[in-house]
Amino acid sequence: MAHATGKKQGDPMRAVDTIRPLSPIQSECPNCAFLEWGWPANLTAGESRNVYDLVTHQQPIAQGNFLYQAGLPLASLHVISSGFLKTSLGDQEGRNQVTGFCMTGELVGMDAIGIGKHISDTVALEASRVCGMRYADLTDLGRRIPAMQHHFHRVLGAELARDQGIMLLLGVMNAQERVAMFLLNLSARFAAHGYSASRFRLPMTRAEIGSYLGLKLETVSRALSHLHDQKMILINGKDVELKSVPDLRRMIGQHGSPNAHSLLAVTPAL
Amino acid sequence: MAHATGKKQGDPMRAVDTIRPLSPIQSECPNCAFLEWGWPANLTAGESRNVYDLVTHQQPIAQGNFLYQAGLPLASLHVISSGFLKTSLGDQEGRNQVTGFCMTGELVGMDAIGIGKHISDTVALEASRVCGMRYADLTDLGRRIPAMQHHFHRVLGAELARDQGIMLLLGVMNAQERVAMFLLNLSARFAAHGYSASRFRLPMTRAEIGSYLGLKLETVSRALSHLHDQKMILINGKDVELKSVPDLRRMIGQHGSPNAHSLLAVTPAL
DNA sequence: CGTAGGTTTGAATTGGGTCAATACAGGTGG
DNA sequence: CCACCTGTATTGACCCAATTCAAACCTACG
Repeated sequence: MAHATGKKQGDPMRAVDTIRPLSPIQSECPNCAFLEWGWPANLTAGESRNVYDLVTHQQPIAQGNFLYQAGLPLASLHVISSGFLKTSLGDQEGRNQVTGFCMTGELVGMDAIGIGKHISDTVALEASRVCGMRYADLTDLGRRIPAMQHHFHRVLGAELARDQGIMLLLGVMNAQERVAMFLLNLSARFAAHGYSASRFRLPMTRAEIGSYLGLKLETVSRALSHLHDQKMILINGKDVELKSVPDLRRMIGQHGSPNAHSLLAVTPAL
Repeated sequence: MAHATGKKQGDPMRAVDTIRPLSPIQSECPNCAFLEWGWPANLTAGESRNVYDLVTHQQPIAQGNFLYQAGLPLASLHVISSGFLKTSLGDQEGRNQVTGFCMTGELVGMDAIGIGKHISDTVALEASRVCGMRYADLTDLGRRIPAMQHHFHRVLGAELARDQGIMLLLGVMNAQERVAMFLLNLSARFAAHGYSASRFRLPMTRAEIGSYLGLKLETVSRALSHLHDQKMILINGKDVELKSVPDLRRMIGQHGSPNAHSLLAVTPAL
């Protein structure tokens, strides 16, 4: 009853598995989803060079290990080059609320920008790798390249919009709608990074989904089973297949709200 | 059943009551809560001058009128110099979800930073006045004065933290805890702007509070009555007096979560 | 003074929570 | 290789907090 999310999360003190400085050539970050991150298109060659140089290190994170924890000072933002993480608030007596999931190609660490310290924990749900760039370098570069600054603000703003969408979800939707929304959101984000939009794996537990959606794990399980019975999805453990995206969307549209779709549009590819 | 928040909100097309350009001297914005907004302290005289010059216009907004509506392009951010506004999402077939309340001295309009268009509506709950500054000017100034840029990022980050706090509230708290949290949050913000922390007026309806907290108006009313019965508050219509802040805090601490207090700490004075 | 919107309060209903039992998958060690 | 064990998932039965429906009461304002 004590631990909500269970799972031995490695040694909390050993947040970083290995830090590997990059050679100049490596800083191009080949095969890294960082390249997919939507940088401003109209950069000069020299400016692009600067952007690549932002990445100071790569870092693998074993399943269950922290990328960072609440309270740590903001040093770097990270782009996930592979893997799947979750961010959560709380956790100081066994309680915690999941506030987001981050997949390959997405940016994490922005929770610290307000006060300069992280307010949430970020843990790898599976073996992952991230590319780190110093926050200070990012703002410096923004000052030199207005397009970069603008882009960075857009990313922050998109995160704001995402949170508002979740507030909407938590405020007005019932259990089934929340779960449907969750699946559609994941689907859009997987698609945005080149994976299948209709078949994917849920790397997190039902309890984590529930925490994120403001539901209990049993309710999540029931909602998934119900969607399965209605032929909208196929669910088998952590493997999902969306059978009818239109039906799922319709379900949200009804009670959800007119702009529920905006939650889906918002930062699918952040 | 159609309109959730009711109230005739003026003519939607007539969002702006009057736009009054500022004379140089007026741009100092005397008596304006804008001055209270937490600018970086270590600015030179010239830099301060630039900050004041950011404000391009003042603008009164009659009760029920819009400051801006969803879909409008981002032009300016506004500091509320007096009054009380609410922001809400949705509203396109009569539905809407309140996402925040803004009081004197706070900054509004950041919802548009992501995509360059406002995603929410902002309406005056009482006759208000705002000071506007162009978003472009703000970012330009940030480029010239690093401390300004840093400050602006902090403000954005604080907004992110605020939203996460609300996600927590909507995800894990029961009705009484939500209402208690709401009152404590308002109290902290009123205090931060020089008003009484223990006695204030709620300028919004029960329905709007409910929408914000993910509850029905009757539930809000009952929760307030219950807090009244428990001698934690005095409530009489829209007038509240907090009788025991410690008790209110304790109530949140129990089931809420260890870092629930962080929601109270977060951007009380934003 | 009358009306409309807002608030409070009561009674009935229900969606999701809680408790509990069972099933299942993956890893460990004999 | 199999038995075991632990964490996870599913499903059922019951319960409760919040919603829904409804009525009465305020209070602000034309």
